[in-house]
Amino acid sequence: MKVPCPFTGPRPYHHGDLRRALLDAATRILDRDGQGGLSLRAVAREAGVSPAAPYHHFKDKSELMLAIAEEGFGQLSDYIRRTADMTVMPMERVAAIGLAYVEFAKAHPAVYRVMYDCSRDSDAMPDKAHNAEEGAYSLLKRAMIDMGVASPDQKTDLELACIAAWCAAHGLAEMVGFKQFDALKAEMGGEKAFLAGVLSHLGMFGQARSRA
Amino acid sequence: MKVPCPFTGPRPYHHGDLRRALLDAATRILDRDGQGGLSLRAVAREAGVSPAAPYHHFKDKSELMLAIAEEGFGQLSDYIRRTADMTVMPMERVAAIGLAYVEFAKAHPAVYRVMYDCSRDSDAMPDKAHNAEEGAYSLLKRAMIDMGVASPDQKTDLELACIAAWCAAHGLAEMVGFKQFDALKAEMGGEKAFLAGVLSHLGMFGQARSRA
DNA sequence: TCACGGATCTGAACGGTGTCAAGATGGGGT
DNA sequence: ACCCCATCTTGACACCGTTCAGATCCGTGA
Repeated sequence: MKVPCPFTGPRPYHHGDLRRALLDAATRILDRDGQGGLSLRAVAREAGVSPAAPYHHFKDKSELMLAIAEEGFGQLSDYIRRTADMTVMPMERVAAIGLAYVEFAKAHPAVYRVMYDCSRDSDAMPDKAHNAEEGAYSLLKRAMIDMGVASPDQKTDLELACIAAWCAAHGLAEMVGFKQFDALKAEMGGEKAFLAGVLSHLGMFGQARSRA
Repeated sequence: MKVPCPFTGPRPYHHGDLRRALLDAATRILDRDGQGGLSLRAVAREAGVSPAAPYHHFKDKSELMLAIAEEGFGQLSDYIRRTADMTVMPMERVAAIGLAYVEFAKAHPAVYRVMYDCSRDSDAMPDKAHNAEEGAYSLLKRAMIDMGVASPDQKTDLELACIAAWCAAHGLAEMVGFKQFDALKAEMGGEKAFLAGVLSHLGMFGQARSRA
């Protein structure tokens, strides 16, 4: 006798909660085999279910990826929030947010890639995912206001500054793993120092030098 | 009787120059159908040959993509060089390079994506592609030195500044097409103004405001 | 001049993928 | 208790990357 799922959402039928199991299997595959290994059939295999089973929970492969992205943005948002809460000085907080963003992407590279690929054509992005994305973004925005980079009345300029920061963080997150930088990292005595160095050249993140 | 290919490279046999034709077909497909439509079979179809024909010119699909990336970096390098030559003031030149980078990515989004995907694991990058990439990068580096962002003796700091600029440009290039920004773009009266605005918040590109 | 060797292309095949239609299954509301 | 329908399976189709045996055609050396 199975425990009836305590949520009122889609009830657990034969499997228990296949949707959940599929998402877990997918992230497991992403972390283990990278983005190349993520096939719908592989996810079904990993969850111990037939190749057609996922179609009762996701319209598409792309919808599965959307759900993964949604969860990813949620985790990113949480991680950034926790990091931001630990620092009180506004400038340090902005720098910490940038660092946390890059750290998250480095910790879950394949998931981050899926997140970005989905953001790309955000027409298909469901509200929940968009809100999670917006959550992380608004944390940055508040920190930027506190930092005094732009007054809240100059809405346009503030927005531009936040977008610039987001772009810089995204670019760094995707490129920090490049092997071309290995020599420089070694010379600087580690990736942390390298990261702080690059961030220090990116305007709004200038304070990242501290606490290497 | 066919005109014998005037180059001394791989001689034109049955087809003329299938390698060239395949690369052209591939870029045509990328520009038309995006990255999703790029299959080896589709490339062969577009070039009017059998699905197995490409294997006599590329070991792999990944090797085809590597060749595309190589050409892409070459074009990017050329475009940046032409742009850089048109401006004499160092600060304006750096800003112009950043703008040119983003414009190139926006003009050939799918090709740019392939370029990036290949750079990702640069172990497989052949020297030619790596040199082309290096070419564009060294143009930026020279402009940064002229701009006085870091003296050439402080090699490490100069390198960090260039990497920061490269990351920022990459991030902006990949995100500039996001639909989330459409409203802001409209409000600012066009994408050019939007781009200049974002760049102006990214330290080294600060001069991009001019010549909107 | 002409056969030969090897580079080039074709056709068919294998395993893998996304996706769909039809049938089996089993739990929850009546 | 029954039936309905959400859920899952089986099997199929088209497409993909890749390989291999064979056909084709070019430059070359006898």
